[in-house]
Amino acid sequence: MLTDRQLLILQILIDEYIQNAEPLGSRSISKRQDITFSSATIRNELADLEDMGFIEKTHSSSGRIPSEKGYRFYVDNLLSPVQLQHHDMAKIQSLFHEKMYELELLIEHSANLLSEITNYTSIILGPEMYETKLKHLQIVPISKGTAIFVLITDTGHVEKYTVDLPDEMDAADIERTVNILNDRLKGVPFSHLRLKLQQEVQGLLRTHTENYKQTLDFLAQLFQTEKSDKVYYGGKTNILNQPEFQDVNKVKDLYNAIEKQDLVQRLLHQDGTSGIKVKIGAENTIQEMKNCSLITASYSIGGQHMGTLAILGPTRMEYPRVIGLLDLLSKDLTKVLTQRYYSN
Amino acid sequence: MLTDRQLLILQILIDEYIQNAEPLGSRSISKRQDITFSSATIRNELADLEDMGFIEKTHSSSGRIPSEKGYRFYVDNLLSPVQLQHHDMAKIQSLFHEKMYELELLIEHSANLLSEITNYTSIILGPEMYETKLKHLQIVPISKGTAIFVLITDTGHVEKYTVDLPDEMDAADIERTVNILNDRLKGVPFSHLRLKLQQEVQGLLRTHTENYKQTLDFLAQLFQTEKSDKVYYGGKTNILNQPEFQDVNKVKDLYNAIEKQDLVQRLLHQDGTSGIKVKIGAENTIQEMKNCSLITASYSIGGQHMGTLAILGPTRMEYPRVIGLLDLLSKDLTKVLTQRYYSN
DNA sequence: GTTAGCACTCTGTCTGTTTGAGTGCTAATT
DNA sequence: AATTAGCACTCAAACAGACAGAGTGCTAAC
Repeated sequence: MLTDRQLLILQILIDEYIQNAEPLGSRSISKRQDITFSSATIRNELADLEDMGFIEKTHSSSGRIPSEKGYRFYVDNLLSPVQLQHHDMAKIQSLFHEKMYELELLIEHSANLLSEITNYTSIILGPEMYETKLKHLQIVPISKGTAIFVLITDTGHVEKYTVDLPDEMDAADIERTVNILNDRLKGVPFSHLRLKLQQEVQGLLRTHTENYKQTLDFLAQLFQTEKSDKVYYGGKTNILNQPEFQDVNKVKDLYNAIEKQDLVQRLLHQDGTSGIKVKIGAENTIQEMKNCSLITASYSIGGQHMGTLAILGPTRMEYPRVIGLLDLLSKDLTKVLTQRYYSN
Repeated sequence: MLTDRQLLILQILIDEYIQNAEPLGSRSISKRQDITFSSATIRNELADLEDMGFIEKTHSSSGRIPSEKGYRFYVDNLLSPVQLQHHDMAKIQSLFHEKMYELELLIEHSANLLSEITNYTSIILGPEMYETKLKHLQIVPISKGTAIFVLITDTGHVEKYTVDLPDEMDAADIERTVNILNDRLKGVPFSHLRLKLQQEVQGLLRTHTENYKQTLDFLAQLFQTEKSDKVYYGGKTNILNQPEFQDVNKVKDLYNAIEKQDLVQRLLHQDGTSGIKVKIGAENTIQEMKNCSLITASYSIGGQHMGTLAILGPTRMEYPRVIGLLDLLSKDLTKVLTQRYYSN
């Protein structure tokens, strides 16, 4: 479809525009060393590329900038994988070499690292509890009618719910219940908890507790709430460095959008579980992101999808670098997590 | 020091400037219905007020705006307490009437409410764990060499630490240790945990556990970390609505400053434990806040300081309204929390 | 097919002008 | 003695015109 020369010109134009955020004219292109033909020729080519919809003008006599279609083509066909800088590699290494106990902390640091290296905003979703296994469970009454229900997973995650405690349940009942639950549910993945509860625990409770009915109601309450995955952000203020976000109102709209966690959760969820996905401009379903691109990669533990890494930046984003980075980090993260939480 | 007329003029000037964010001239002031004298007279008074440092010009022939000294005087002497709007009162009421289990959630909602009512940014510090009492404690090994240490307080707060687990400690040791700790430390305020540990628990451990020395080392580890109070934010993007923050760079500096949690913690901590404090412009120790005012109020449980509510806005802030609101909310919060966590 | 040349377009900047809101000062008025 | 009217003056903001510069598209020559 496109001639080699058109490909070259398109590549140069997008590369340069990503660097400088300024429309590029035929003359500037012709001045480059890797260009042997004149600006007039380039003008003709640019006109053709514009006809095909890959580039556009900001006004009738301006230079050209890439269109969304242009970026799409660039990402799909022109991407030259770029080697990460040494010091960035080093940062990633040191992230994993620190003795980082908490999974949450590791994720949080990853978010910060991503934004630091890219100078864009990072968003990380997860880790999902769905396939993690219950390690221990506790019910602690803290006042009349109220108790804290604590679940601890094999990934070291602690999940907490405040729940109603029926008047009829006394300390002995609670203890018995907790013991039965721990006995029967330890090692069970979160996704199977409810099933297991029905199959095995109900019967035991009937025979061992005083107030069978209340206890059962109580338990139903415990396991009904579905906590949504946590969202971690890094470098939110990096958005303000971009020339396309010098207008405070645009910033405000975008901030308000990305702070709606449920929206972001859905957005990062929908891209499935493998590979790197790039959403350019209007490809994003969220209105306020129409001037942004979102690049996502997923990480997992032992083949089980755990969450999503994402970078949010202007459509004029350094795609090669970001894609390379996300690819590397998601794989490293998967490796480290699998090693840590899957082997034993 | 100031004549009644000067007081009146200063009050009008600041009130109007807070409303409109525009320099006020003698003619606009003279046009008001509560003003009986001419613009020339006002000009003279304005000149005097300027000489005294309460107001200033933006350029040689502009109207006047309040200086920081002017705001200070206004806050200290001219503040007419303002009645909150009915619908705002209603919002506060409904905040407390919801069946809000989690203390953290209540605080989070309070932050959102504050920013919603004021249209400024809210910051809430706390609640402090210092005087809350231990309700239950658990050690859960999750992999070789690592365990989760969970503390539950009487306010329903769950605190989690990931800790090294000595090889020598086996399940029986852990269970004995946990039982001893729960037995001896239940009901003890966090501030006394370490002392109590030394006084009572050490001896018991020596007689009841296999690997006394390792266990002790382990425990020392558990109780050494001091978690700092959590910081809750509400309405961060409200800053972008203010005309004084239309410049993206100013916004960036401010955002970067308020996202440094340790800084903010110190800032909100230092204002002591009672009453409402107003910091205007350069009175804030943080450079980036020199165009902002910070109003703080503290909340407590049963007389024990728990945390701080704060509103951050431009120096041109609606002081009367914000002060009234903070006063009300901090008292209500104190009342509700005391009732919920102190009575039993 | 490529390129030189040229007329044309649009933005951004600079300059000068005007308008309006404000001031300070002085002299007249109450 | 305090107040006010009047006036010269100042500055910012808005506007208009001129101009330079970077770009385009098109035509004709190479």
